[in-house]
Amino acid sequence: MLSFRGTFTNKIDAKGRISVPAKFRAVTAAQEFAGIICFPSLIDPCIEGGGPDLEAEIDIMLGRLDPFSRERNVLANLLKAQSAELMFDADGRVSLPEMLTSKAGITDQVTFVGLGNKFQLWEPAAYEAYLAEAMAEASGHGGLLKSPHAPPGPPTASGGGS
Amino acid sequence: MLSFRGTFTNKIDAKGRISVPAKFRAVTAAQEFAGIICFPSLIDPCIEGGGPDLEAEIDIMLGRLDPFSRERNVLANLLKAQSAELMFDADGRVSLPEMLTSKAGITDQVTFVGLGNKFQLWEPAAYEAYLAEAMAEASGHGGLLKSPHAPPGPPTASGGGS
DNA sequence: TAATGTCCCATGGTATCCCATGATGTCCCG
DNA sequence: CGGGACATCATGGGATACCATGGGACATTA
Repeated sequence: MLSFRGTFTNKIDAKGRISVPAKFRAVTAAQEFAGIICFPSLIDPCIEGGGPDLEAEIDIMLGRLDPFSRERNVLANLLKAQSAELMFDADGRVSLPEMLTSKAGITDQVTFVGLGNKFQLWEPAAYEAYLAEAMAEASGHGGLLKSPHAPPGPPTASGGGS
Repeated sequence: MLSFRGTFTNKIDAKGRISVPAKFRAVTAAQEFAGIICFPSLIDPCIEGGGPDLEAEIDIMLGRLDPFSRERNVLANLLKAQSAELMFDADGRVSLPEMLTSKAGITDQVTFVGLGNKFQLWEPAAYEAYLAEAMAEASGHGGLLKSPHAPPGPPTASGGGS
């Protein structure tokens, strides 16, 4: 399946418009949608987005939570209330709401980061810093990349988060 | 299955194009794909690449992680955001993004190194140095290659990372 | 009426496509 | 076994299409 891939940095013009990379437009177009869906990242200081397929994944995950639980309300506030459906203009551009750009520190440039089923929108300098951090961290997560062909081995004592 | 084999050094022309060795093109062609998928190596100063089969392995590994977890975002940033799907032109050439060549120190020549299910792209001189080192090291790792016909034994404590 | 947002068109830069050429390797025939 | 014809392949250059970006015109709204 077509997925978001690569990193592209584009400019926001005087009218607040920005070109969505053509490669990304092709992904949502394949999902029969001439736009993108954006919301604040749950964990990173950036915007996340995707197409209808991502939205469907989110709905499934939210649906697993109790309808009146606090957790569900909190997540829905971020993923639904703060989200925006941004349709492409004739030239493949969108206007990012100030509500989203402010959380990511975005002013006049945006770095589109493809992550497969979704993508992220970063302020370029912030992303550069994040990427460097991610590369350093990768050695710690390397254990997560086990061969699909390897026999089940003892779980690595990576401990990890929580 | 057809696999990447051999070593080939080709030139990058003035437009940044480079011919993918015909033997390598045949491998991805057998996977019904007229291109290659490249990303920075996680461990070596080079670019790695392969066909859809390799991509599928990566997707499986990423798919095991929760969609909004930090681990997934970090790894996707390395394996997806920095990757590129490079389609062959009519003559079997691709254009390597500057993002990839810079990490590998590649300027005007590239050494394609077949590694079976994937391949690597090196700056020629860097590869020469790496090869000498690898050959010396390989004799020590020979013991890691267990017979496919041997009964499953306890994993050797060969002490990986850290 | 002024401000805002959308639509449409123009432009420069980049990447892609297409064709030409020379070299190398392979196959066939003598 | 040797030589020549052919096919394959890597490389170079010109033409074309695509894409990101800027600006003007029009509709909408307060």
